[in-house]
Amino acid sequence: MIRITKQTDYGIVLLTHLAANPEHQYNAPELAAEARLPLPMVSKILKLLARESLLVSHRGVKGGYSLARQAEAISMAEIIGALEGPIAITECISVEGDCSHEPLCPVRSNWRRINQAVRTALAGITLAEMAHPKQKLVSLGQGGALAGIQLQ
Amino acid sequence: MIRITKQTDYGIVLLTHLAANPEHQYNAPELAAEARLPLPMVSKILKLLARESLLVSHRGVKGGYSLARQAEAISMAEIIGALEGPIAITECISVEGDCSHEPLCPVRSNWRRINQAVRTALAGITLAEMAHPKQKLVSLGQGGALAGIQLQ
DNA sequence: GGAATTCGTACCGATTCAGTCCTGTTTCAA
DNA sequence: TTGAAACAGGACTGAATCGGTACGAATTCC
Repeated sequence: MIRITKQTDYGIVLLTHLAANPEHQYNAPELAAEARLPLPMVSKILKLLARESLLVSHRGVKGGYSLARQAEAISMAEIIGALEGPIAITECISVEGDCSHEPLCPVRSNWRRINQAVRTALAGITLAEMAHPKQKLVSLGQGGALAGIQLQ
Repeated sequence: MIRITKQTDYGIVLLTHLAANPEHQYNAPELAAEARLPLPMVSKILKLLARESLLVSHRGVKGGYSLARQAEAISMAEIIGALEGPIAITECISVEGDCSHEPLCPVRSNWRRINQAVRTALAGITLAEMAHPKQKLVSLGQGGALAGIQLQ
């Protein structure tokens, strides 16, 4: 289904909340309540995001999480990559040289391009844009992230 | 991982073979041998594609499969849609109105656009282009399928 | 020192995926 | 007319992944 996992979905929602109040430092229970998501899940995702250095964590009694960078400097591609590994639509793109019919496979080079297109699209969308849907008008058209896609 | 299933991957390879010789009618064992894929799997996929009317099947001893339309008239979006259901990156896009935090969810409307972008990208690539990678030069840029992506 | 919080890891049930197999049904050709 | 070849439609299975939970350890602040 070309679908991201719920974990990633939740993660983006959580990051959106964090991006809305960059000064405030949220802890896991706060975020879980705000996003109406189960706490253990939220905790797990936040840990992952911290390890991938999209969030910075602060331990102790007044601890919590905050964005490691400005929301404008975090792309959707980074987030998805952090939460579920490198973006690769087909297996033969992520697993290099493991495909027995690679020499005769005319499909592969095109997949690579399509994959690149999707990746570029996601890299061109920042967390800030996801957080403020009504506010910004961002065109990815002419000259933008998705403009240059072509097959060979 | 934003990944298509192997079934879909195989299906595209099979369709590519069929597109390379549109006159020839292949049967399942032939295709399995050519693509070096297990026969039961190939058979299963071909059945699916026939039911979704991307292929036409001919029963009997001289039976087999051939494309239901010209390769130029079959898009990647159709193929993927046939083999693994509608293209929906997030669950809240495919399952309508099932999201408890929908009113407060600023993420959703943007997902919808990103999803639409991916879908449009895949709709703009035909099977013929996948089959002949060296031959065609197709730009999806300015005015093409991916040009108009924007966040509100 | 104690309480609150994150960190790491292990675990479990349910679902999906990849692949196989079997029992028809249809068609062609000898 | 009969048998072989091929598609049609399921049912089935083992493995992997996903979604979610739990618990002990480390850290920091009061």
